[in-house]
Amino acid sequence: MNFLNELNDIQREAVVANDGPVLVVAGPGSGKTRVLTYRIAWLLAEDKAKADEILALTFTNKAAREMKERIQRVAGESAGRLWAGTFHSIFARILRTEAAHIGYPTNFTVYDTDDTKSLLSTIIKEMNLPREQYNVNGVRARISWAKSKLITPKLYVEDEELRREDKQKQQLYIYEIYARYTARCKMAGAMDFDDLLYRTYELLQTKHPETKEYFIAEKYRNRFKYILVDEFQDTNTLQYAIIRKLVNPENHNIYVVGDDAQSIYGFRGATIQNILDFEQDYKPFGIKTVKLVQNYRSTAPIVQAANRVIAFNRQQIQKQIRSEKGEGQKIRIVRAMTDDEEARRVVDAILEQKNRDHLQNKDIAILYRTNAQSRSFEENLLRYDIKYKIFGGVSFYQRKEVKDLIAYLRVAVNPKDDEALKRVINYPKRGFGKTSMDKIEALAAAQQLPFWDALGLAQLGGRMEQTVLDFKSIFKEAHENMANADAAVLARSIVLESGLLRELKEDTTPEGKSRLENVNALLDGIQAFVEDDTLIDIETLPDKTLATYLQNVALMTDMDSDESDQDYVTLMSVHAAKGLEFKSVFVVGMEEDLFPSFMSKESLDAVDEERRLFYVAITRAEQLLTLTYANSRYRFGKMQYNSPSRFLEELPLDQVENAGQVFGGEPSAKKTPTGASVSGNFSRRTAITNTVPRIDPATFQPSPSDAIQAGMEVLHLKFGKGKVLHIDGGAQNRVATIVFEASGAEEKRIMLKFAKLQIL
DNA sequence: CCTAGGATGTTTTTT
DNA sequence: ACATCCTAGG
Repeated sequence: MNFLNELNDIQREAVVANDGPVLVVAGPGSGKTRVLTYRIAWLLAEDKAKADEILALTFTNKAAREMKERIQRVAGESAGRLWAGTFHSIFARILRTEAAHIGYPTNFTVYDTDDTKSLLSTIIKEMNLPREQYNVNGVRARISWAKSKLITPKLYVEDEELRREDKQKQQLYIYEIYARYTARCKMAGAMDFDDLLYRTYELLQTKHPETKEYFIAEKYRNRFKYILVDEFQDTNTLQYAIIRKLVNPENHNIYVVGDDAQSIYGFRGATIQNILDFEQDYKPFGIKTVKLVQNYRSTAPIVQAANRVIAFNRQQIQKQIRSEKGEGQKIRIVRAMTDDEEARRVVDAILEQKNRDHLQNKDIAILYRTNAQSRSFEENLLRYDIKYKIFGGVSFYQRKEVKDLIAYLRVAVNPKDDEALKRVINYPKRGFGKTSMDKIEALAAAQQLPFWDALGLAQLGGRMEQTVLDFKSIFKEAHENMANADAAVLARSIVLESGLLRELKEDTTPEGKSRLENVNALLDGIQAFVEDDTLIDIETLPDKTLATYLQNVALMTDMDSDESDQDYVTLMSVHAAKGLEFKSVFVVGMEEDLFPSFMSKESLDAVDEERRLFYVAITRAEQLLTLTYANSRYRFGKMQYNSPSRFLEELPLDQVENAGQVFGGEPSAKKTPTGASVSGNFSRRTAITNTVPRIDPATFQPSPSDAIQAGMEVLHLKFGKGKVLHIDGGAQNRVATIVFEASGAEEKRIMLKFAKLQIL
């Protein structure tokens, strides 16, 4: 195994650790991902497990994809069958298979945060509770927190302490809201993000009615010979509880990698306590702990600054990161008078770095605490014609028109999905006004029915009867062909029948055109989903139904777009930057009340978390680190004056280039911003690969897929010319392993059921 | 039943 | 500043 030579001694020790529980505490830039991927590659190479017996949990789809790609490179084709993905996506997949055991339909809907909030405010209204007292976000956070602590509605009511806390905050009836919310989700066949975790936990606790065994837990314990968890410091109590249930008690093959200093998801219930608990919980089973402290990413000033800053936190696992790279540029601090000037100075510095240090756009990142800060940078980068890409913020899938279409599709798949139904029932306008809706809502509430059912029963008066029928008929084709027709066909039928397309076409304003483009892009995306024949997972039945599409798309974020080889400056929140690295990093908005956030001021714990966030931010930099702040900035529509962040004062002065002095002199005259609003640069999401020859579809003649045999030379519409190495899988799900010339001898696994291949 | 205009709350971070 | 919610008036 020559790949072991690419590791240092400690990394190698971690990679080849014996069976049993392993904890890898890994500082930033210490090769954490490398250790994790090589561990998997090693398990495969040593034949300790087959790919589909390994479960690797990550926090983002992107991390999962990268991991798969890297393993593929080291270990070969089998990596495609790994169970690698986010907690949410892996569990959604398991839930889909097992839904019936906990009283959910296979095609359950995933409620996003907006759906959750909308349902909660409906409930709050129904209960006649004052809206100001029961603000939706607060209630949502509380319920989410309860779930992450494994507190069911039943336990919540019984817990007097919790009720006392709520009463103090004048929110005594949260327990009732929680109960109703849970019931309503279940009736709608819907799970929110937390449910994807909680219901999995529930599933693993389910006993067989006769044998009284935990048969589902057993099933997955037996399946997964090895479980690996990335970013373990960001797991919450619930996630850890699930992991513990999944770990096979015979071998305890649980391998977790994390860094307590980079725990930045406390607001989501993540707790460093998990790392400490892990050590305790698995001590009896011979836990092996490895600490990786050698930093291969950043120069000495950056590493020293990181060490110094994190030392201000009150508790942590002791470790000093050592720089491998040696001396480098000191850290630069830039002061600006306004937020706009801050942006201009950053852009100036970017131009300079591109010239002086020969950096490319993609070597550079601008990191901020809140997504709202991106705007001024966007405007200034635009002005200098520097390519950039904003991650996060309003994602493609959150745009109104996209959500509208998805809501239609959701109703098609699951008519009980009340939130989706409410969204589309009167868009485009078709006469469902307040009066009708009130009647339907009242009936639904009185008889505990989903909206869809109430819709047919409510007495709405003559004219509305037809309206209801017309509305329902939009989904007729979809409902009749749900099982056999593919997602793209159904989606197109719905777009036409619903009048959505007509509505969008009528709007000829630039924004309207962009909306239409986005809807078309989504349709293209569905088409691509249907046409994609590369094998993702053999374990789940590969199908092209709308239901499958929706479950994928519900967990998709904008972070996941993959255009890594294009040359753009990266703009993203610090949270989003975790795990990434750039030659030059600008951490902007270094001001009190912004970073650290004003929300964190109330508790020292929260400020510590902000500090860890800052630690994450600065350790993204390889060579150049610039920290900027503005004396004043627009926030909430008015000018705000902030003082420099306390974190700046915590830096080691000897590593700061311009310590003490105010950098930059006089603020320059305020230029008017371009004012040009950017209407979404959501390019069509198409092919996954970029460097492949386009085959002319006109001359392309796909052969019948059962004719494909090992050894054949074939042509693929997307990947070009390749050779079939071998074929496996059952008769129904034949999978060909093909090596394509264009993609650098990389092997791809193609599902022949969906494949478009031409025999040469 | 729909629209416009005003009031109101909201922004920390993500799956 | 922006989005959402509510109310009055068409």
